[in-house]
Formats: sequence, C-alpha cells, structure tokens
Amino acid sequence: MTFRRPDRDPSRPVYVISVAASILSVHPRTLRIYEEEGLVCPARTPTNIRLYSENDVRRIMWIRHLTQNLGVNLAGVRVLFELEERLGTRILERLYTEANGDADAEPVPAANSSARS
Amino acid sequence: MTFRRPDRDPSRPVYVISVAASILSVHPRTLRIYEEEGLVCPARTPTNIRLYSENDVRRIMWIRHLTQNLGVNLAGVRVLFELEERLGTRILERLYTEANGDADAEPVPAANSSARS
DNA sequence: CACTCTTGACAATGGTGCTGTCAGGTTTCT
DNA sequence: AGAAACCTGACAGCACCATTGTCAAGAGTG
Repeated sequence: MTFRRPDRDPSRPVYVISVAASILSVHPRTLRIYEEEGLVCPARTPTNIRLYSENDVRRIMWIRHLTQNLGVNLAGVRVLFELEERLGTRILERLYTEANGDADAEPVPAANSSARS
Repeated sequence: MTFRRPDRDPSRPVYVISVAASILSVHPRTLRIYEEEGLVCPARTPTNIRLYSENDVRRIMWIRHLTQNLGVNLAGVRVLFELEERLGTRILERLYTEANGDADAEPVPAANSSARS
C-alpha cells in the first residue's frame, strides 16, 4: 500500500522523461518540445537530467486536453496559461466544464511547479 | 457632412463584405470562414446579404491580432472569446498590454454585436 | 558494460490558415 | 435591362504547425 507520507507532495520532481512520457502516452520528443516552447519547466538533477513532478504531469495533461480535444495550438496554450497566471484565477476550469458536464476539474499547476519560490 | 447623430452607434450594421474586407485588409473568403467558425456573426439584410457593424470589424481586428501577431489558431481564438464571455471580464486587454506597452486597448465586442438582446 | 539520458539536426505525416478561383444563382444599382 | 456585387459550395495551392520518429556524439546511472 502507498502511505500518505508528507514528503509525497505534487511539486516534488520524480519522473524521468521516459516515465513521464509513458504516463502521458506521449513521445519524449513532444515533452522536450513543450519545454522548448516554455510551456513546462521540469526540474533537473545536478547532472542535467529532467525530472517531472506530479504538477508538471498535470500541467502537460492540460496542454494535451487543449490541443487534442479543443484543437488549440501551442501558441494558444501559451496565451491561455499566461492569462491564467496574469489574472491569478483558475479561468481554465471553465473550459473543462464546457467540454463535458464534469463539475470539478484539476487546477493548472504553474510552469515551474517543482521550483516553487 | 457627417454629424454625430445618436443613431451612429457601433452596433449598427453598415459594411457590406467587400467594404469590411478592404477595411481589414483581408480576403472576403477569410471573413466568411470566420463566420463559419462562429467567431463573428454579422447581421443580414432581409435579402440575406451580410452587413458588418463597427463592433464586428473591431472583433475581427482582435482575431487578426491573435492569429497574426500571437500565432493563435482559430480554435484558440474561439476558446479565448468563450472564456471572455463566460467570465464577463475584459481578459484579453491584458494580452495587448503584453505585446506592446500600450496601456489601454479596445475591448472585444460580442459576436452578435449588431443583434444586441 | 548496458541502458537511459542529454542536445541538435533532419524528416515524414497530417492538419490548419489564408488566399484564390469557378459555377450557378440572387440582389442591387444605374 | 444590364453590369456589378452579393450568396453558397466546392476545390486547390502554399506555407506553416504538431507530433512522431530517427540519427549522432556525448554524458550519467546501476
């Protein structure tokens, strides 16, 4: 069983790129592109290896939802994320409740969810 | 001379498609596509001819800005407009002040600016 | 040592945005 | 009436984008 340890917080970098890609059913190349586009910012080990946190994964799930389900391109995702951050509001939740009748949706974690200041 | 008559309001349908297209420096075909996509909804004469209002033109200017300057595709524009309408706030103004240092930007008129309920 | 990671480049595929045209028909203006 | 501009629907071309995929040369990990 997985115990709810206090150190299992969603901002902790845990997944190497291959694991994150398999979780998200996405090619690792795609994840690197998202990072080049500034849409995600996974942590790095001292030896420069990407480590995705749970928040990173969830943020990428939002990217996938926006691109695959709503047809928004990466520039549109960038604008939406920037707007959300600028307004400090969970504006994107409205979109989820629009697509399906789901009442509560996961909020979008920040780009640098693992490097919380 | 054109006096500032009270009936010269920006929601009044005035421009036929060729005029609107030349104002916006856009092919008429493009305007029809925007309408097919549900991004603009110009009024029609009783004989089915499109008439764009000043608000329609300004809304299309927003579409052009989002697509040409920010690289957002039409699906992204739809999401942004829908978000703006759903929140009832001028969220897109934030974007304009981001692109250039302009302080005040024109608000985005509603899709059916000429058919105000 | 074998495996996975790094960056950088290159390419194929399918899709999109925009412009443009053609056809057949209707409306408008002179 | 006749010319010009509108309507819809279709088709096409061009350039760009998203995603997947590969290859190479190097570095990290167990």
